[in-house]
Amino acid sequence: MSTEPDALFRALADPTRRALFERLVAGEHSVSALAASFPVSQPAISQHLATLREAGLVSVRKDGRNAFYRVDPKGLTPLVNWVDRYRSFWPAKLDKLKTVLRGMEP
Amino acid sequence: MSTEPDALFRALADPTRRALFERLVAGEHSVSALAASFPVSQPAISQHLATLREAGLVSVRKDGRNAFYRVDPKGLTPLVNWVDRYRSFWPAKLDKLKTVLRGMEP
DNA sequence: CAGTTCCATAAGCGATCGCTTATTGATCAC
DNA sequence: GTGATCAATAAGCGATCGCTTATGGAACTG
Repeated sequence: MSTEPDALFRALADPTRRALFERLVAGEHSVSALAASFPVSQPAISQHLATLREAGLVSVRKDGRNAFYRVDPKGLTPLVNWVDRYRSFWPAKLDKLKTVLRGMEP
Repeated sequence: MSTEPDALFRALADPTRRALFERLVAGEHSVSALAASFPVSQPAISQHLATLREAGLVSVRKDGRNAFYRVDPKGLTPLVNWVDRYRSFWPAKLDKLKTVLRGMEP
C-alpha cells in the first residue's frame, strides 16, 4: 500500500503529458484523435500515453485498430496521499477545500 | 493567481528533492546539515535546494555563513489546486480526507 | 486481393538532468 | 592577520528525456 509517487511525479512533470491527461479527463479518446489536436507526432503521443499508463494515470481499451485511452480513477491517489502528508503546510486552501467537500456531503 | 504547476512538478519529480522537502517539513536545516545526511555532495544539495526554491517549495534564511532552508507553506498550493481540478477522479480517498478535515473543524 | 489507416516500436539526435570536482566569496575562530 | 568552515557557482560528464523519421504489424475498405 506504500504510495509510489515516483513514476507519477515523473509522468506529470511534462506539460504535454499533463495536457494529454487533462484532455482525457473529458472522456476517452483514440490515439489519432489526440495526435490530431497536439502539435507533436503520433509516435510522440504514443510514447507519452505509454508513460501515463505505466504511471497508472490512464488505461487503454483496444477496439479493432483503434486504441482508446481514458483516465484511471485510481491513478491520482498516490499523489493525493503524498500531498496529504504535508496538509499542515497548505492551510490557505483548506477553507476552500472544506467548502467544496461540504457541498458534496449528503 | 494562475496555478503554475510546471516548475512544481519538475521539482518534485526527483526523489532526492522530495526527500529533502520531506526532511525540511520537520523544521529548518542548514545546507551542511542536509548534506551530511544525504548520500550526495554539498553542491548537489545546493543545486537541489535552488530548484526547490525556484519552484516556491522552500525559502532561505541566511545567518552568518549558514543558510537555513525551510518549507514555504504556500508552496504546495498550486499542486493542490491542480489535483483539485480532477477531484472527481479520486473518489476513493474522499472519505478519508473528509474525515481528516472534519477532525480539524471547530 | 491491394491499398489504407491505426498504433506501437526502433533508432537516433539535441537538450536537459543529476551528479561530480574545482573554485570562489563570505564568515567565523584563533 | 591566518586558517578553517559554509554555501553557491562553474565546468564537465554520463544518463535520461522528448522529439523526430522510419518501419512493421494488425485491422478496416474497396
